[in-house]
Amino acid sequence: MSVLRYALLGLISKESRTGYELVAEFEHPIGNFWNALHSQVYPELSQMHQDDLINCVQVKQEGKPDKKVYSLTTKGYVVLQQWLNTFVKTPRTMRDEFMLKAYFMGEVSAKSARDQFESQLRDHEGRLQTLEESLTAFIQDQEGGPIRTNTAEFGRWLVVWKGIMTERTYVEWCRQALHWLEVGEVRPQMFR
Amino acid sequence: MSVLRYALLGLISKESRTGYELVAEFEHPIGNFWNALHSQVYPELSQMHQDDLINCVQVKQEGKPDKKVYSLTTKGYVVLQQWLNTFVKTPRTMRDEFMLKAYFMGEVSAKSARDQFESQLRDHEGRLQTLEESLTAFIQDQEGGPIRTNTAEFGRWLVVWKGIMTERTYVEWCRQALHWLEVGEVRPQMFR
DNA sequence: AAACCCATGTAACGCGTTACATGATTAT
DNA sequence: ATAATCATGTAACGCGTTACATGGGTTT
Repeated sequence: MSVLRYALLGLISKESRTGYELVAEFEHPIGNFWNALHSQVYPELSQMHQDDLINCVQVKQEGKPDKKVYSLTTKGYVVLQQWLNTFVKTPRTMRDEFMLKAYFMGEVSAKSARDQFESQLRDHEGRLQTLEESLTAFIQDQEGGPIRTNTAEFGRWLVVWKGIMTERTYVEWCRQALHWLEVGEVRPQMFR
Repeated sequence: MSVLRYALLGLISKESRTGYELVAEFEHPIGNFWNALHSQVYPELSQMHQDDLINCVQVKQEGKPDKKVYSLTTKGYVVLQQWLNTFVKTPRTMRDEFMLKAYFMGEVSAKSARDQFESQLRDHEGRLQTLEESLTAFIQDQEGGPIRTNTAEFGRWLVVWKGIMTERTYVEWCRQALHWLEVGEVRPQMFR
Protein backbone atom coordinates (compact mmCIF):
# COMPACT_ATOMS: atom_id res chain seq x y z
CA MET A 1 0.00 0.00 0.00
CA SER A 2 1.41 3.34 -1.05
CA VAL A 3 1.73 6.28 1.34
CA LEU A 4 -0.69 8.24 -0.83
CA ARG A 5 -3.41 5.73 0.02
CA TYR A 6 -2.88 6.34 3.73
CA ALA A 7 -2.87 10.08 3.18
CA LEU A 8 -6.23 9.85 1.42
CA LEU A 9 -7.66 7.48 4.04
CA GLY A 10 -6.58 9.87 6.77
CA LEU A 11 -8.13 12.88 5.10
CA ILE A 12 -11.38 11.04 4.30
CA SER A 13 -11.54 9.73 7.88
CA LYS A 14 -11.91 13.29 9.17
CA GLU A 15 -14.75 13.97 6.78
CA SER A 16 -16.22 12.53 3.57
CA ARG A 17 -14.60 14.14 0.57
CA THR A 18 -14.49 14.30 -3.21
CA GLY A 19 -11.30 13.83 -5.21
CA TYR A 20 -11.34 17.51 -6.02
CA GLU A 21 -11.50 18.46 -2.34
CA LEU A 22 -8.73 16.03 -1.45
CA VAL A 23 -6.43 17.55 -4.05
CA ALA A 24 -7.26 21.01 -2.68
CA GLU A 25 -6.40 19.81 0.83
CA PHE A 26 -2.79 19.38 -0.29
CA GLU A 27 -2.64 23.16 -0.76
CA HIS A 28 -3.10 23.46 2.99
CA PRO A 29 -0.49 22.82 5.75
CA ILE A 30 -0.18 19.08 5.16
CA GLY A 31 1.00 19.90 1.63
CA ASN A 32 4.32 20.92 3.18
CA PHE A 33 4.97 17.24 3.94
CA TRP A 34 2.88 15.31 1.41
CA ASN A 35 0.99 16.07 -1.74
CA ALA A 36 -0.43 14.69 -4.99
CA LEU A 37 -2.00 16.04 -8.16
CA HIS A 38 -5.45 15.18 -9.45
CA SER A 39 -3.94 12.93 -12.12
CA GLN A 40 -2.69 10.69 -9.35
CA VAL A 41 -5.57 11.10 -6.90
CA TYR A 42 -8.50 10.18 -9.16
CA PRO A 43 -7.09 6.81 -10.30
CA GLU A 44 -5.99 6.05 -6.74
CA LEU A 45 -9.50 6.68 -5.40
CA SER A 46 -10.95 4.33 -8.04
CA GLN A 47 -8.55 1.62 -6.94
CA MET A 48 -9.29 2.19 -3.28
CA HIS A 49 -13.00 1.88 -4.00
CA GLN A 50 -12.40 -1.39 -5.83
CA ASP A 51 -10.37 -2.60 -2.85
CA ASP A 52 -13.29 -1.78 -0.55
CA LEU A 53 -11.38 0.84 1.46
CA ILE A 54 -13.84 3.63 0.66
CA ASN A 55 -17.52 4.01 -0.27
CA CYS A 56 -18.56 6.16 -3.20
CA VAL A 57 -21.77 8.14 -3.63
CA GLN A 58 -22.44 10.03 -6.84
CA VAL A 59 -24.08 13.37 -6.16
CA LYS A 60 -25.90 15.32 -8.87
CA GLN A 61 -25.47 19.08 -8.75
CA GLU A 62 -27.03 22.00 -10.60
CA GLY A 63 -24.84 24.52 -12.35
CA LYS A 64 -21.81 22.41 -11.46
CA PRO A 65 -20.49 19.02 -12.60
CA ASP A 66 -21.64 15.96 -10.70
CA LYS A 67 -19.29 14.74 -8.03
CA LYS A 68 -18.27 11.52 -6.27
CA VAL A 69 -18.24 11.73 -2.49
CA TYR A 70 -16.02 9.16 -0.80
CA SER A 71 -16.25 7.95 2.79
CA LEU A 72 -14.32 5.34 4.78
CA THR A 73 -15.45 1.73 4.94
CA THR A 74 -14.79 -0.32 8.08
CA LYS A 75 -11.92 -1.97 6.23
CA GLY A 76 -10.54 1.45 5.31
CA TYR A 77 -10.66 2.51 8.94
CA VAL A 78 -8.84 -0.64 10.07
CA VAL A 79 -6.13 -0.20 7.42
CA LEU A 80 -5.65 3.44 8.44
CA GLN A 81 -5.34 2.55 12.12
CA GLN A 82 -2.88 -0.20 11.28
CA TRP A 83 -0.64 2.24 9.45
CA LEU A 84 -0.92 4.89 12.16
CA ASN A 85 0.25 2.34 14.74
CA THR A 86 3.19 1.00 12.72
CA PHE A 87 6.64 2.55 13.19
CA VAL A 88 8.04 4.20 10.09
CA LYS A 89 11.75 3.72 9.51
CA THR A 90 13.28 7.17 9.16
CA PRO A 91 14.66 7.34 5.63
CA ARG A 92 18.37 8.03 5.28
CA THR A 93 17.87 10.63 2.57
CA MET A 94 15.68 13.75 2.56
CA ARG A 95 16.27 14.91 -1.02
CA ASP A 96 17.08 18.61 -1.20
CA GLU A 97 18.58 19.89 -4.42
CA PHE A 98 19.91 23.05 -2.81
CA MET A 99 21.83 21.05 -0.20
CA LEU A 100 23.41 19.12 -3.06
CA LYS A 101 24.48 22.40 -4.65
CA ALA A 102 25.75 23.64 -1.29
CA TYR A 103 28.01 20.59 -1.17
CA PHE A 104 29.73 21.90 -4.31
CA MET A 105 29.84 25.58 -3.33
CA GLY A 106 33.62 25.44 -3.14
CA GLU A 107 33.51 25.14 -6.98
CA VAL A 108 31.91 28.54 -7.63
CA SER A 109 32.89 32.18 -7.13
CA ALA A 110 32.17 33.83 -3.78
CA LYS A 111 29.73 36.21 -5.48
CA SER A 112 27.82 33.41 -7.11
CA ALA A 113 27.67 31.47 -3.85
CA ARG A 114 26.33 34.55 -2.08
CA ASP A 115 23.65 35.01 -4.76
CA GLN A 116 22.59 31.41 -4.33
CA PHE A 117 22.29 31.66 -0.57
CA GLU A 118 20.51 34.99 -0.72
CA SER A 119 17.93 33.58 -3.10
CA GLN A 120 17.45 30.57 -0.83
CA LEU A 121 17.20 32.82 2.21
CA ARG A 122 14.45 34.93 0.59
CA ASP A 123 12.49 31.79 -0.39
CA HIS A 124 12.60 30.37 3.11
CA GLU A 125 11.90 33.68 4.80
CA GLY A 126 8.80 33.91 2.63
CA ARG A 127 7.66 30.45 3.54
CA LEU A 128 8.33 31.11 7.20
CA GLN A 129 6.17 34.20 7.10
CA THR A 130 3.33 32.32 5.42
CA LEU A 131 3.52 29.60 8.04
CA GLU A 132 3.60 32.09 10.89
CA GLU A 133 0.52 33.82 9.50
CA SER A 134 -1.16 30.45 9.18
CA LEU A 135 -0.33 29.72 12.82
CA THR A 136 -1.66 33.07 13.97
CA ALA A 137 -4.91 32.48 12.08
CA PHE A 138 -5.13 29.00 13.59
CA ILE A 139 -4.65 30.30 17.12
CA GLN A 140 -7.36 32.87 16.53
CA ASP A 141 -9.70 30.10 15.31
CA GLN A 142 -9.12 28.43 18.68
CA GLU A 143 -9.91 31.71 20.46
CA GLY A 144 -6.83 31.34 22.63
CA GLY A 145 -8.17 28.15 24.16
CA PRO A 146 -5.98 25.05 24.51
CA ILE A 147 -5.79 22.45 21.72
CA ARG A 148 -6.61 19.01 23.08
CA THR A 149 -4.24 16.29 21.88
CA ASN A 150 -7.04 13.91 20.95
CA THR A 151 -8.57 16.24 18.35
CA ALA A 152 -7.92 16.82 14.64
CA GLU A 153 -6.66 20.33 15.52
CA PHE A 154 -3.68 18.80 17.30
CA GLY A 155 -2.47 17.24 14.03
CA ARG A 156 -2.76 20.57 12.29
CA TRP A 157 -0.89 22.28 15.13
CA LEU A 158 1.91 19.72 14.97
CA VAL A 159 2.57 20.08 11.26
CA VAL A 160 2.34 23.88 11.16
CA TRP A 161 4.61 24.15 14.16
CA LYS A 162 7.09 21.71 12.65
CA GLY A 163 7.02 23.67 9.40
CA ILE A 164 7.87 26.85 11.29
CA MET A 165 10.72 25.22 13.19
CA THR A 166 12.11 23.72 9.99
CA GLU A 167 11.96 27.01 8.09
CA ARG A 168 13.55 28.91 10.96
CA THR A 169 16.39 26.42 10.88
CA TYR A 170 16.80 26.82 7.13
CA VAL A 171 16.82 30.61 7.44
CA GLU A 172 19.35 30.50 10.25
CA TRP A 173 21.62 28.18 8.27
CA CYS A 174 21.47 30.42 5.18
CA ARG A 175 22.39 33.44 7.29
CA GLN A 176 25.34 31.61 8.82
CA ALA A 177 26.49 30.51 5.38
CA LEU A 178 26.31 34.12 4.15
CA HIS A 179 28.32 35.22 7.15
CA TRP A 180 30.99 32.60 6.47
CA LEU A 181 31.11 33.63 2.81
CA GLU A 182 31.61 37.24 3.88
CA VAL A 183 34.56 36.51 6.15
CA GLY A 184 35.85 33.86 3.72
CA GLU A 185 36.16 31.07 6.26
CA VAL A 186 34.57 29.02 9.02
CA ARG A 187 36.14 28.84 12.43
CA PRO A 188 34.77 25.47 13.50
CA GLN A 189 35.59 25.66 17.20
CA MET A 190 32.67 28.09 17.47
CA PHE A 191 30.21 25.21 17.18
CA ARG A 192 31.49 22.48 19.42
CA MET B 1 18.97 16.96 -17.19
CA SER B 2 18.21 15.11 -14.01
CA VAL B 3 19.55 16.17 -10.63
CA LEU B 4 21.42 12.88 -10.39
CA ARG B 5 23.53 13.92 -13.39
CA TYR B 6 24.55 17.11 -11.61
CA ALA B 7 25.31 15.19 -8.44
CA LEU B 8 27.61 12.88 -10.38
CA LEU B 9 29.23 15.75 -12.27
CA GLY B 10 29.86 17.53 -8.99
CA LEU B 11 31.44 14.51 -7.37
CA ILE B 12 33.57 13.69 -10.41
CA SER B 13 34.68 17.33 -10.63
CA LYS B 14 36.39 17.02 -7.26
CA GLU B 15 38.24 13.92 -8.37
CA SER B 16 38.01 11.26 -11.08
CA ARG B 17 35.90 8.38 -9.90
CA THR B 18 34.46 4.98 -10.77
CA GLY B 19 30.76 4.19 -10.54
CA TYR B 20 31.46 2.06 -7.53
CA GLU B 21 33.19 4.92 -5.73
CA LEU B 22 30.41 7.33 -6.62
CA VAL B 23 27.80 5.02 -5.13
CA ALA B 24 29.93 4.69 -1.99
CA GLU B 25 30.11 8.50 -1.76
CA PHE B 26 26.36 8.57 -1.13
CA GLU B 27 27.01 6.73 2.15
CA HIS B 28 28.85 9.84 3.29
CA PRO B 29 27.36 13.16 4.46
CA ILE B 30 25.93 14.16 1.09
CA GLY B 31 23.78 11.02 1.27
CA ASN B 32 21.63 12.83 3.82
CA PHE B 33 20.39 15.08 1.01
CA TRP B 34 20.85 13.08 -2.18
CA ASN B 35 21.58 9.49 -3.08
CA ALA B 36 21.33 6.79 -5.72
CA LEU B 37 21.94 3.07 -5.99
CA HIS B 38 24.35 1.39 -8.38
CA SER B 39 21.44 0.25 -10.56
CA GLN B 40 20.75 3.89 -11.32
CA VAL B 41 24.33 5.16 -11.34
CA TYR B 42 25.89 2.78 -13.87
CA PRO B 43 23.36 3.41 -16.66
CA GLU B 44 23.46 7.15 -15.95
CA LEU B 45 27.26 7.21 -16.30
CA SER B 46 26.98 5.42 -19.66
CA GLN B 47 24.52 8.03 -20.88
CA MET B 48 26.67 10.88 -19.61
CA HIS B 49 29.64 9.42 -21.45
CA GLN B 50 27.58 9.19 -24.66
CA ASP B 51 26.55 12.81 -24.13
CA ASP B 52 30.21 13.82 -23.83
CA LEU B 53 29.90 15.08 -20.26
CA ILE B 54 32.52 12.67 -18.91
CA ASN B 55 35.56 10.78 -20.19
CA CYS B 56 35.99 7.10 -19.48
CA VAL B 57 39.23 5.15 -19.04
CA GLN B 58 39.15 1.41 -18.48
CA VAL B 59 41.73 0.34 -15.96
CA LYS B 60 42.90 -3.25 -15.62
CA GLN B 61 43.57 -4.46 -12.11
CA GLU B 62 45.04 -7.58 -10.57
CA GLY B 63 43.14 -9.51 -7.95
CA LYS B 64 40.20 -7.17 -8.51
CA PRO B 65 37.72 -6.64 -11.34
CA ASP B 66 38.59 -4.08 -14.00
CA LYS B 67 37.14 -0.65 -13.48
CA LYS B 68 36.02 2.40 -15.48
CA VAL B 69 37.41 5.68 -14.23
CA TYR B 70 35.37 8.72 -15.23
CA SER B 71 36.59 12.31 -15.37
CA LEU B 72 34.90 15.57 -16.43
CA THR B 73 35.04 16.82 -19.99
CA THR B 74 35.05 20.56 -20.69
CA LYS B 75 31.39 20.27 -21.60
CA GLY B 76 30.71 18.49 -18.32
CA TYR B 77 32.41 21.26 -16.42
CA VAL B 78 30.38 23.94 -18.22
CA VAL B 79 27.12 22.11 -17.58
CA LEU B 80 27.99 21.72 -13.89
CA GLN B 81 28.83 25.41 -13.53
CA GLN B 82 25.61 26.34 -15.30
CA TRP B 83 23.56 24.34 -12.81
CA LEU B 84 25.50 25.66 -9.81
CA ASN B 85 24.75 29.21 -10.92
CA THR B 86 21.04 28.69 -11.60
CA PHE B 87 18.52 29.39 -8.83
CA VAL B 88 16.57 26.33 -7.72
CA LYS B 89 12.92 26.93 -6.96
CA THR B 90 12.31 25.70 -3.43
CA PRO B 91 9.82 22.84 -3.76
CA ARG B 92 6.55 23.22 -1.89
CA THR B 93 6.67 19.68 -0.50
CA MET B 94 9.41 17.92 1.45
CA ARG B 95 7.86 14.46 1.70
CA ASP B 96 8.00 13.08 5.23
CA GLU B 97 5.83 10.11 6.03
CA PHE B 98 6.02 10.66 9.78
CA MET B 99 4.74 14.23 9.43
CA LEU B 100 1.79 12.86 7.50
CA LYS B 101 1.09 10.46 10.35
CA ALA B 102 1.49 13.28 12.85
CA TYR B 103 -1.26 15.13 11.01
CA PHE B 104 -3.62 12.29 11.92
CA MET B 105 -2.44 11.76 15.50
CA GLY B 106 -5.80 12.95 16.82
CA GLU B 107 -7.18 9.65 15.45
CA VAL B 108 -5.12 7.35 17.69
CA SER B 109 -4.89 6.64 21.41
CA ALA B 110 -2.59 8.77 23.57
CA LYS B 111 -0.44 5.74 24.30
CA SER B 112 -0.03 4.88 20.64
CA ALA B 113 0.81 8.48 19.79
CA ARG B 114 3.44 8.53 22.53
CA ASP B 115 4.97 5.29 21.21
CA GLN B 116 5.17 6.79 17.75
CA PHE B 117 6.89 9.94 18.91
CA GLU B 118 9.27 8.07 21.18
CA SER B 119 10.34 5.85 18.30
CA GLN B 120 10.85 8.90 16.10
CA LEU B 121 12.75 10.66 18.86
CA ARG B 122 15.14 7.72 19.26
CA ASP B 123 15.75 7.57 15.49
CA HIS B 124 16.59 11.25 15.24
CA GLU B 125 18.68 11.29 18.39
CA GLY B 126 20.71 8.47 16.86
CA ARG B 127 21.18 10.34 13.62
CA LEU B 128 22.10 13.50 15.48
CA GLN B 129 24.78 11.67 17.41
CA THR B 130 26.23 10.18 14.22
CA LEU B 131 26.33 13.61 12.60
CA GLU B 132 27.94 15.20 15.64
CA GLU B 133 30.61 12.52 15.65
CA SER B 134 31.15 13.10 11.96
CA LEU B 135 31.57 16.83 12.63
CA THR B 136 34.03 16.22 15.44
CA ALA B 137 36.09 13.95 13.19
CA PHE B 138 35.94 16.57 10.45
CA ILE B 139 37.14 19.33 12.78
CA GLN B 140 40.00 17.13 13.88
CA ASP B 141 40.94 16.51 10.22
CA GLN B 142 41.22 20.29 9.91
CA GLU B 143 43.40 20.39 13.02
CA GLY B 144 41.37 23.25 14.43
CA GLY B 145 42.31 25.50 11.53
CA PRO B 146 39.67 27.54 9.69
CA ILE B 147 37.83 26.13 6.66
CA ARG B 148 38.20 28.44 3.68
CA THR B 149 34.95 29.03 1.82
CA ASN B 150 36.51 28.41 -1.59
CA THR B 151 37.52 24.83 -0.81
CA ALA B 152 35.73 21.49 -1.09
CA GLU B 153 35.82 21.23 2.72
CA PHE B 154 33.41 24.15 2.96
CA GLY B 155 30.72 22.16 1.11
CA ARG B 156 31.20 19.26 3.46
CA TRP B 157 31.01 21.59 6.46
CA LEU B 158 27.79 23.15 5.18
CA VAL B 159 25.93 19.88 4.70
CA VAL B 160 27.07 18.27 7.94
CA TRP B 161 26.20 21.40 9.88
CA LYS B 162 22.80 21.65 8.20
CA GLY B 163 22.18 17.98 9.00
CA ILE B 164 22.92 18.65 12.66
CA MET B 165 20.66 21.69 12.80
CA THR B 166 17.85 19.77 11.08
CA GLU B 167 18.13 16.79 13.41
CA ARG B 168 18.25 19.01 16.49
CA THR B 169 15.04 20.62 15.31
CA TYR B 170 13.40 17.24 14.76
CA VAL B 171 14.46 16.06 18.21
CA GLU B 172 13.19 19.23 19.84
CA TRP B 173 9.85 18.96 18.04
CA CYS B 174 9.41 15.31 19.10
CA ARG B 175 10.13 16.26 22.72
CA GLN B 176 7.59 19.08 22.61
CA ALA B 177 5.01 16.73 21.08
CA LEU B 178 5.63 14.21 23.87
CA HIS B 179 5.21 16.96 26.44
CA TRP B 180 1.92 18.05 24.89
CA LEU B 181 0.73 14.43 24.82
CA GLU B 182 1.58 14.12 28.51
CA VAL B 183 -0.40 17.15 29.58
CA GLY B 184 -3.13 16.36 27.03
CA GLU B 185 -3.18 19.76 25.38
CA VAL B 186 -1.27 22.60 23.73
CA ARG B 187 -1.48 26.11 25.11
CA PRO B 188 -0.68 27.99 21.93
CA GLN B 189 0.01 31.41 23.44
CA MET B 190 3.34 29.95 24.57
CA PHE B 191 4.68 30.09 21.01
CA ARG B 192 3.61 33.42 19.61
C1' DA C 1 -13.11 38.26 -24.06
C1' DA C 2 -10.16 36.03 -20.86
C1' DA C 3 -9.38 33.84 -16.82
C1' DC C 4 -10.75 31.13 -13.00
C1' DC C 5 -13.71 27.66 -10.44
C1' DC C 6 -15.86 23.24 -10.31
C1' DA C 7 -15.25 18.36 -11.46
C1' DT C 8 -13.38 14.23 -13.54
C1' DG C 9 -10.76 11.47 -16.13
C1' DT C 10 -6.53 9.20 -19.34
C1' DA C 11 -1.74 8.79 -21.42
C1' DA C 12 3.15 9.25 -21.69
C1' DC C 13 7.34 9.56 -19.55
C1' DG C 14 11.12 9.61 -16.24
C1' DC C 15 13.08 8.74 -11.83
C1' DG C 16 14.02 5.62 -8.11
C1' DT C 17 13.63 0.99 -5.89
C1' DT C 18 13.82 -3.92 -5.92
C1' DA C 19 15.39 -7.83 -7.87
C1' DC C 20 18.16 -10.62 -11.07
C1' DA C 21 22.94 -11.68 -12.56
C1' DT C 22 28.20 -12.68 -12.32
C1' DG C 23 32.62 -13.61 -10.05
C1' DA C 24 37.25 -13.24 -7.89
C1' DT C 25 39.54 -11.91 -3.46
C1' DT C 26 39.91 -11.09 1.41
C1' DA C 27 38.55 -11.06 6.14
C1' DT C 28 36.08 -13.39 10.21
C1' DA D 1 32.25 -21.84 5.81
C1' DT D 2 30.28 -17.30 5.60
C1' DA D 3 30.32 -12.78 4.81
C1' DA D 4 32.18 -8.67 3.05
C1' DT D 5 34.70 -5.95 -0.56
C1' DC D 6 35.49 -4.75 -5.28
C1' DA D 7 33.26 -4.05 -9.69
C1' DT D 8 29.72 -3.84 -13.29
C1' DG D 9 25.71 -4.49 -15.49
C1' DT D 10 20.20 -5.43 -16.83
C1' DA D 11 15.07 -5.91 -16.02
C1' DA D 12 10.71 -5.07 -13.89
C1' DC D 13 7.81 -2.23 -11.49
C1' DG D 14 5.62 1.65 -9.14
C1' DC D 15 5.23 6.41 -7.98
C1' DG D 16 4.95 11.13 -9.37
C1' DT D 17 4.96 14.78 -13.00
C1' DT D 18 3.56 16.68 -17.31
C1' DA D 19 0.46 16.82 -20.78
C1' DC D 20 -3.89 15.77 -23.15
C1' DA D 21 -9.02 16.06 -22.81
C1' DT D 22 -13.88 17.93 -21.74
C1' DG D 23 -17.26 21.46 -20.43
C1' DG D 24 -20.60 24.54 -17.97
C1' DG D 25 -20.73 28.51 -14.72
C1' DT D 26 -18.77 32.71 -12.60
C1' DT D 27 -15.79 36.50 -12.00
C1' DT D 28 -12.74 40.33 -13.90
